[in-house]
Amino acid sequence: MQGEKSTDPGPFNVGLLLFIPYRELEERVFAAVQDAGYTDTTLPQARLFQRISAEGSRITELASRVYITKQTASVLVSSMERNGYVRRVPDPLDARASRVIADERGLAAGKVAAAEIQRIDREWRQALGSARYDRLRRDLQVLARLTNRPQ
Amino acid sequence: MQGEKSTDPGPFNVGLLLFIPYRELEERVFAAVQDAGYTDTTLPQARLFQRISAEGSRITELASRVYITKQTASVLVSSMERNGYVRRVPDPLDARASRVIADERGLAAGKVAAAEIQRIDREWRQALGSARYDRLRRDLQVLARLTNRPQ
DNA sequence: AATATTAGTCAGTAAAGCTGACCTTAAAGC
DNA sequence: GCTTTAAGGTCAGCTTTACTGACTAATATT
Repeated sequence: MQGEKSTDPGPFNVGLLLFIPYRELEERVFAAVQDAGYTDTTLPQARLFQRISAEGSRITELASRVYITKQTASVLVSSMERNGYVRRVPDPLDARASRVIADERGLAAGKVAAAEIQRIDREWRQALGSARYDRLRRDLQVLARLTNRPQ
Repeated sequence: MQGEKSTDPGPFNVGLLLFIPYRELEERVFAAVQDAGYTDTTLPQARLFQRISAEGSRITELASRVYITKQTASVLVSSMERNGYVRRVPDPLDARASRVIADERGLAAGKVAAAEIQRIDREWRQALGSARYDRLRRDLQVLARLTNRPQ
């Protein structure tokens, strides 16, 4: 037996370690939104929706953030548009482009989601301890910035 | 102005903070596998594949881990089976069930994936520092255990 | 002015993912 | 034991997601 280099990595690779809590949170938040009556939504739509910025976002921008093609993003936006979650407005600076902005129904559903995320946040903060949880978030931000993708 | 409770949470919620590095890793690993010649694979298949244990796993078990229905899991397994990545073997203990096990081609592709994950691991460890990276992994494991899902 | 790039849609197709119905075997209740 | 309930899995049918390729219109570049 030799001295261990570091901590036991456990059975999971980093990808899985990130995936498990991520997917659990997503599932809970989506369930909360559905339970609140927003049943005409889907997970892929929600994934895109949460990346829309306050000033409105471009289709291409959203596609890149969610790791899908712009064509797929366009379809998702159209569905959400039909259901009153978002709107397309012409971009004042670029006549080719349009900006996707959250509409009333979208904002309302977003509040439900935010509330559930806050609940989970509290749970996780309690489980890890406040300092450790904050550190975790900071470290994840560092990793997020490592990707050379616009965020 | 009041004293801050803790660190600036940044623009992203925890879900997003987990998603961004997760999805980036997944993308890189998948690209590596494709580049190595395993072009008859898809991301959903790969997500399921990596959850197959050495002794073989049940369809239902895999479905639960990946957050999909058993029907969908069955379809993914059938595709991978056709392409030689996995096999179904009857479960000796339960005549209803079968166990999915990795086949030759699957094991080979798995090695390519593992190598790429190791590369990313090194990068991330370097970016955060060894101690901090290990701590991150430990904390993620704690969160993973919080979900009351079989893992 | 010509050319290349970017934003986005349209069309077509394959894969993923769901619900519901069903069969078979195992477990639980009596 | 026998009956009932639950669990593992597939089949069928359908919608959504997601891709590639082709195209239009507008902006940038040279």
